[in-house]
Amino acid sequence: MKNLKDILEYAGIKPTIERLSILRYLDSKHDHPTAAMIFNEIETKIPTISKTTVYNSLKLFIDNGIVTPLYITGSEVRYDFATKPHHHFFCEKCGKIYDLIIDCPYMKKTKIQGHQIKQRHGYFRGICKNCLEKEEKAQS
Amino acid sequence: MKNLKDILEYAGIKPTIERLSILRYLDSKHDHPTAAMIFNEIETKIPTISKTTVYNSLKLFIDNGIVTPLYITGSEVRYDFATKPHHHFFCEKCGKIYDLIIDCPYMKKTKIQGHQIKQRHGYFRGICKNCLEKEEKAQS
DNA sequence: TTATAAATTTGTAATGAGTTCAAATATGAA
DNA sequence: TTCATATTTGAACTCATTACAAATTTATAA
Ligand SMILES: [Mn+2]
Ligand SMILES: [Mn+2]
Ligand SMILES: [Zn+2]
Ligand SMILES: [Zn+2]
Repeated sequence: MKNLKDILEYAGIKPTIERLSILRYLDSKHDHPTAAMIFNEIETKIPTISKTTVYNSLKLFIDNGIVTPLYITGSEVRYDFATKPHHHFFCEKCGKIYDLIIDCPYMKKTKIQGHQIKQRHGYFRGICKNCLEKEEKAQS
Repeated sequence: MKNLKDILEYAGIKPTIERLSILRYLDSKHDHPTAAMIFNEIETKIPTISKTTVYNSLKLFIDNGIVTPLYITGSEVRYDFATKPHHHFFCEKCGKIYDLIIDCPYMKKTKIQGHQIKQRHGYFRGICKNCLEKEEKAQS
């Protein structure tokens, strides 16, 4: 399962140009874009694309476990082309979301205190390395 | 620092009836209500309360570290009268958010890969114990 | 091919949580 | 009381997301 077309077909999703384009964007950038960011980017290549199609496609991907929605910022959903679960760091200053590869003992659990677990989310919030360095420079 | 009035005063927040009422609700129920749920509840006691006051107060509490906003459901913010950081379990079926007291090694960290951490969030998503039992009964 | 059905995309309108803002009200000091 | 300041209120607004029906594309069968 190398290429994106295969991933969609394997999930029973017809790989239309729109859907492929959205998935390709998620795969290439691997930032954690909003629906608006995705729409704006795709629009430059497929000028007729509809915002609704972006939302429809993302929902389809999510329902099939291909994409994970991140509810971190509180203002809009960020989308992650997830291979395996991982932690995130959200910078309150620049809004960037970083992947954190840390091995947390609770990321494998499938049951906790009788509750059946389907998804695990761990994230931190603060000021990212980049923004910290900028602050330092500004003070010197 | 036992009672709610003291908590507010200690934070430099004037303990008005509205603010105290909101905090009292968060403290008594300890579910993780939405702003709408809080508004509806307070309204029965203070019929003149405004939705804006609820949002204003919650923002004030958040800015002073008295309350933590939870971005978990994706549709609305849930509010937690946080004493110490802890994990959560969100039930996709009934919408309930449970506290999970598990000791995760990453909940104490203040810096990761150069990023300065201000908040730590860990939560799981799935079907809660209660809803699982209901399902079982329905099948027998 | 042609006809027809099903799937997909599109655009517009609606939804709803949260915010803005200025007027009204309450509080507190002089 | 008078005046300034803090708080509350309600209406209007924003904006991400959803609903929905029409238009278009794609698949299937005759
Ligand atoms: Mn990620
Ligand atoms: Mn909690
Ligand atoms: Zn940053
Ligand atoms: Zn449940």
